[in-house]
Amino acid sequence: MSITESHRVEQLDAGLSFAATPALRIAVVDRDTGFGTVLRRRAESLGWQQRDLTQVPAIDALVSMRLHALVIDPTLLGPQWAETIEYLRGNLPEMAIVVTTAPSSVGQRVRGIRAGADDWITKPCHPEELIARIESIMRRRKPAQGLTREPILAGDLSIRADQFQAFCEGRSLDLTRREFELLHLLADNPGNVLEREEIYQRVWGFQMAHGDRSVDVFIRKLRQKITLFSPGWDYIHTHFGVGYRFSPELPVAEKPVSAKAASAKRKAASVGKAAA
Amino acid sequence: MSITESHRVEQLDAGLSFAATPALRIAVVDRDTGFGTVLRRRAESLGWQQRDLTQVPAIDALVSMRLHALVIDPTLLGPQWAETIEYLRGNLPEMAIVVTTAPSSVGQRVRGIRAGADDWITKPCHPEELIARIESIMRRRKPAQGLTREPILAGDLSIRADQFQAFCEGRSLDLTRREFELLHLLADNPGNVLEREEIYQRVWGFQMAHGDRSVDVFIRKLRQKITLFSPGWDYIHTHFGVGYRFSPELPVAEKPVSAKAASAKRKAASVGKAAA
DNA sequence: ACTAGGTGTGAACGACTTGTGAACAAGACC
DNA sequence: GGTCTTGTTCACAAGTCGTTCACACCTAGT
Repeated sequence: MSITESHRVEQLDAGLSFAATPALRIAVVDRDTGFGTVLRRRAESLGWQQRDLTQVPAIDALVSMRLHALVIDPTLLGPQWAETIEYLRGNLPEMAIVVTTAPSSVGQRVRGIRAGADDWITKPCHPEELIARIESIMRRRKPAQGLTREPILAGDLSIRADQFQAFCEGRSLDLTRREFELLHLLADNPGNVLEREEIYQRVWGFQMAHGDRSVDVFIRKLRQKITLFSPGWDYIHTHFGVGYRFSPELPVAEKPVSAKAASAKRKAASVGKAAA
Repeated sequence: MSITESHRVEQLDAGLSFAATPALRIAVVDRDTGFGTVLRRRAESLGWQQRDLTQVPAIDALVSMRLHALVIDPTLLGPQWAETIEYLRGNLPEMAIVVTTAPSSVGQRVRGIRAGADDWITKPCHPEELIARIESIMRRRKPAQGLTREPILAGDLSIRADQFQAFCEGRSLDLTRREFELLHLLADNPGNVLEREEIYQRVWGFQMAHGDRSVDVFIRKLRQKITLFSPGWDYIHTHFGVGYRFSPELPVAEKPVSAKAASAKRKAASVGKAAA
């Protein structure tokens, strides 16, 4: 029983730090601007940002909005509404999709939810309930979302999220935003192999299209810039058929041997470098 | 638009393998046994396990049920219903909580959802909608994979899903992706004999063609690489006419009874000779 | 034992993945 | 309107890996 007790305490603690929903960005797609207005009053008092739209934007535009939730009336989507929801869900798996409609049939609701909607609310609907339901969905979010805000030190590099930039011995690597986000993601999971799909998903924000080489190209740019400032280290390692792994290592000219030998060589190399 | 198209197709593919929600365990707490009965018919046809209860069990009992979702009517919880939900949510953060009630006020719904309910459905409610909503909640959970993400220790090996690689005393076995996935699948079901068909299905992702020997070939490659790093252990065992079984065993030099052991010995001897 | 079919093994081909440079498109800024 | 920066797409080269095939060997039932 004491175990259960300690359980509870921990859980509640975790719950509290979670419950304080941070400011969310939502968009309302509806013809009835009145509903958006009412909702906005409540949302903004919570510090949320709300955007009112009269149609669903293109995926790229949606991505750049970095929404947490989309509130949508499917009557605006035409007969292909379910496919549209499926499409949105596929490309923005992190974004909550809340459907609001006039009274609907069970079949419609099931179809919408199966297509990827997180909730289906019948209008008229109290804004407070809508907000509570969005919070409920957000609560389920995988916490893996955020990356460290702390500076990351790896090899000769320091990666600073607060600056959106990486430095080597105080000098900026002059990374672009995407380059930095890619490096930050990799460096935040040192030693782990990240698949291309996941990288794309987390840096670009949507599903990777088949044959897209963007990740490879940015890896090349990253390696180029990093090598320029910090040669003598291998930071990004390719895993054939899988993806990339970040892990600062001294390239062993001879052959991959035991970790002990590698570390010895590392010491030697760094000494040599210091001397030079 | 062609990009968007290929996008979509992939999504549907991914969606399919996703949509097949694995068997869930749910419990229904309600006075109206009729609702539970109707729901059970649908749930069991999906392979779900359902348990009908007339009151909320103690936390320990709930924990041991390992439920994915709890469907509950708050009128059974008395005046402290919201606190009870909060308590459940705190102690079982992974479990979905779905509230079903007769028509209720906005205030009640908001309170219930804020307390931790994942959804609030008004009765009467179609079982299909309830199921769809539970699936929607489950969709937000990450893993979705059938395999463990935790490192697996077996004999001298450690198999790490996060690295897509197996190690023996810290040294990488240098497995390719397929090799690793095969080993991972086997090692995740230690002691179980997996049929070729199933292996192919789960590693390659589609139906095995008649006469396909890929599984055999990869088993050989695996055994080769594993033996290289960890001789002295038998990890993968052949079951004639069936498939393979993973189970780290120390081959007993004594028992010459089994023909299998004999052939293994012969093999080892010939390898040794070749090396010498 | 004998045989039919299942399994182990090695090698070779071909398909796919990745690295790389450069052209192209889209915005930001002056 | 230009120019610069940034991100995307293309084409080609160089590797890597997966599949297939042939053949030897083993198993199980007759």
